[in-house]
Amino acid sequence: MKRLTIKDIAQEFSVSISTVSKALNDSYEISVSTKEKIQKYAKEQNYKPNFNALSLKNRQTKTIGIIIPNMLNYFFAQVFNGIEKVANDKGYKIISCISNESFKKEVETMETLSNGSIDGFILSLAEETVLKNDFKHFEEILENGTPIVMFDRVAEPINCDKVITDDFKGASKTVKYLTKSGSKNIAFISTISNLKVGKKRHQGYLKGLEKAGLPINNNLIINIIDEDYKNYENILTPIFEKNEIDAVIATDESSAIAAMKVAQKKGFKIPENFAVVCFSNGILARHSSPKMTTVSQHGERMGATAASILIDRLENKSEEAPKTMIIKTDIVERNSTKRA
Amino acid sequence: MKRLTIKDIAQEFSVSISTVSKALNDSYEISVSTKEKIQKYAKEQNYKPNFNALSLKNRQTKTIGIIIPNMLNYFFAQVFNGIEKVANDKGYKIISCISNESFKKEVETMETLSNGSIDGFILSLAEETVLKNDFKHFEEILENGTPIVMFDRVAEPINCDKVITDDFKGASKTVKYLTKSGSKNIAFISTISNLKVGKKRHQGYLKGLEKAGLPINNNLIINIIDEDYKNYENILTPIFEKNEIDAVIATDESSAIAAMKVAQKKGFKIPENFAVVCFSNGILARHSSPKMTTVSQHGERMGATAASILIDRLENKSEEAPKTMIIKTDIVERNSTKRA
DNA sequence: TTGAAAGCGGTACCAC
DNA sequence: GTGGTACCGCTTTCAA
Repeated sequence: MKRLTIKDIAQEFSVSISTVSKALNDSYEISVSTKEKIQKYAKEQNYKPNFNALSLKNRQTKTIGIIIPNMLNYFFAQVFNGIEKVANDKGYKIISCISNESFKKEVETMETLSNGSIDGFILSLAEETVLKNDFKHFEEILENGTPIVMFDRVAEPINCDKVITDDFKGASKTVKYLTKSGSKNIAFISTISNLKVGKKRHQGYLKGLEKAGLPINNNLIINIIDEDYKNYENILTPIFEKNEIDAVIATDESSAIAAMKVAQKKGFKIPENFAVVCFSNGILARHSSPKMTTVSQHGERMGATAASILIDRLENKSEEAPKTMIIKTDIVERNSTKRA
Repeated sequence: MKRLTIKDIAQEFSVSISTVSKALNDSYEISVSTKEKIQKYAKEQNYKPNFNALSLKNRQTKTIGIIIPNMLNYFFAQVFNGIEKVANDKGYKIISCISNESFKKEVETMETLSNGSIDGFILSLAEETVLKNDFKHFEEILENGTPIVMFDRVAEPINCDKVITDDFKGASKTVKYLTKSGSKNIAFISTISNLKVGKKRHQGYLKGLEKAGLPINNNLIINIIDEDYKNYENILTPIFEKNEIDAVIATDESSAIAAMKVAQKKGFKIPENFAVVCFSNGILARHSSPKMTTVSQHGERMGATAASILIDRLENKSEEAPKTMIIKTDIVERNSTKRA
């Protein structure tokens, strides 16, 4: 029942605990015979050094705290996966919390975790935090000497490592991609206009139009605040009635699917005379009909990158300046767009 | 930089560390004035007791180890969410690992975590573990005094708490539901015939037919081994050609969507003359066209239940016999079936 | 009302 | 080659 300790082993062989400790760590100071018998016994009895004792002694826990806004979001699940893989490879454990887009939960989590539970944080801002623009908690943690790596939704003014997607470029190159196959009236649907990420995509869209020499039509820029995707179709229908639209770029999968349905109801054929592309992580896009062309965000890669950066910083205590890694997006062609 | 300790505070006020400790814990032994000044100072300086020291002392970490086969599976993400909520409410942290369906990873994770990192486990078996039928690692952990709660994919012979869905009943009542609205030739598509869960659903399906007085047609029982859902349509097409089918029950969303597509290509109208129901957690089902009727598994509820059971066991060290909780499924009617 | 000291489970320095 | 001991940060018993 009670776990075996170094002390128990010492007793077993009538040696001191320091001998046991050294034997288990294969120290040159200890005779081969002693080492062998002690190691053998430890193995048999399934001895494991106590984690908390080690962490206390070493002042490091080999664990990373992760704060994710919403685990039901496939993108974040992918990032989580990426982090987990790298962390696991490098012998780190993961303590995870879901902020549920709540500022309060995010702050509290960081509070409770920064008591020696973890060596560093990887996180993406809760939506509330973005809106409040209140980043004091990050500063405090950093001052405390605990490194933070932010991904996707990052706090620009905070001086820490960051991993982001090239949303701007992703959007502008999508416009280019669409124009190549003949689209002229490209609408932009955003459900995240309040997030930086959403703004970047919006700007990229505008830039793309400019480059393509297409006019900007504000009626085709559709910001949906309502989070309830059940309403997307109702919101889009009148807009599609009143305007001439032959393509859509959406910031997320749900609104893109809604757009497809509305277009189809209006009699458009996808991709023949109507194209749809969305920023996405794949899950819904791969199952819609037709399957959607997406601007893929490489969630796993982002996670893996974030973990590498954090662990690097943790292990080479070197005081390198914080860096921002940009993970590029790729257009994954499926059946909601014509091949050029 | 270095974190404030009780010792520092003691120095600050020229008192002993025990005085500080007691003051912070609001002990009656300490004078009100001392307590006040110490508590005030601690708050100002943002003092937090060291987690590892506490865990070492108390022999408990207030953290739960979670092992999830695959985080990209929406169901598991939901369960995770449920666990997280309850754990958070009760002041527990979560260390999570993804077994990635690998036996080895599952075993290793349990090894590394059972060194005092966590107080108990919540897990769902990796597919490999199910196939190998090798549960020694669970037994060892339990013998060690670390409680385990298994959910969804559980190891029956292991004597621990479990939370499962009523898959058998879920399947049989789905058959009933379909027959009510006129279906006669109900196919059963399984992509998880190797898992207990899949077998239960299969049996439930058979039972449902029996109860409804429908014959069993082995051609309509379709076990798909290939995990690549891109092939589902190809696999199903010939079967749909050769057999008379007017309804499908699928064990998962992807194969159900494939079935819908194949049926639609064959000219069926869903739900008018073809019905589809799948076991699901909702994400794809809510976005397919038509939206799918599902047998919902209540992932969050399962997670919450598992967490409650574990924490209960952790806190009332009472040696109650392990129990198995069955979370019932519900049929969520959408547009892939006719209302009765 | 306060403080000394042991102990939680290890590691590591120093003596022998 | 082996053992003693201090220490990591905190709680708790016992003594003052």
